Amino acid sequence: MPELPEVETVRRGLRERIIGRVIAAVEHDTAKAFPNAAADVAQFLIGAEITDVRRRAKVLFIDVSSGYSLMVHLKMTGQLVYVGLGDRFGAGHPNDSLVNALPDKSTRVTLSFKSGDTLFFNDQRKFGWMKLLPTSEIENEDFMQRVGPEPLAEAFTPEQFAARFARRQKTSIKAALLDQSVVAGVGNIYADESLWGARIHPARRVETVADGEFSNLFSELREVMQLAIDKGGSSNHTYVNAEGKKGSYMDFARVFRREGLACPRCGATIEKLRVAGRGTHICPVCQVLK
DNA sequence: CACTTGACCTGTCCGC
DNA sequence: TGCGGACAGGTCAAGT
Repeated sequence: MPELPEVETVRRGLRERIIGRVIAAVEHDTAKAFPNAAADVAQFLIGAEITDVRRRAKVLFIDVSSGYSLMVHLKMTGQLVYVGLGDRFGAGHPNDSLVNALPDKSTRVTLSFKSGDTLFFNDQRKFGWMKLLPTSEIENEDFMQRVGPEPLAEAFTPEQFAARFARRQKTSIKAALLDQSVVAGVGNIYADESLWGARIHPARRVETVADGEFSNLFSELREVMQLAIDKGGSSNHTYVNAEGKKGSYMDFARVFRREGLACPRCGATIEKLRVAGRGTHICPVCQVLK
């Protein structure tokens, strides 16, 4: 899925365009995409106005005026694409081909607004979901109880960051970094990128990682996440932001999906291996397995 | 409890 | 061009 920077990019784009819109209709394909009862959707969503779009880790919350919120997880291939009335068939619109094609066979939920504009939830692999819940109960969700700190939170210190890994001593540093209860929002791209930055081999056991290395990893993670947000996230063939556009972080990636190319720091050839069940990219010279 | 692996899905790419 | 298998930016439910 989109990781933290991609979800944040979607949040920012949506915020600009859907706050104040009134929901007129909701359609969905299967109960898995949107499990709420039709009666609840009608009562709490239809006729409600969007009041805010928030993010925690990789999850979005779309708050509405009825006191309910839509909780959305895009997982691997989910997209939220907003299409304004004026976007369709617009000559020279940068995303003509996508916006004019929606809905398509990957469209799972369609929110229609009174204004005539539409928000599509597309998801090729169908791992993603959205569900309606009272805004006041968001904090009681299991996910919210378990999820770790936001890596970009100002008050988050390197010492606190290192302490979050205490529970995961015997596993690899990459597996721990991907654990949402340790730190929020890290996925496969930014795990590889930040470990490269800190010169830590992803397969290193957590217990072998020194305090100074945790400190480096913390600052690298924050830097890479901030850069990715600034660049609008990373794009493979399925990720797009709320306007259907792609992000450019991959132009700045140092190791991710760069196997066979030169390490930008030492020139050695980047390798791809498997760690924590995920494709993993390293510089074999900068990142030594101790 | 911590840890690993398979499952959830569809599409694409790569080798035969 | 067809077919099989591996793989894809995530997380759970199961196993040990």
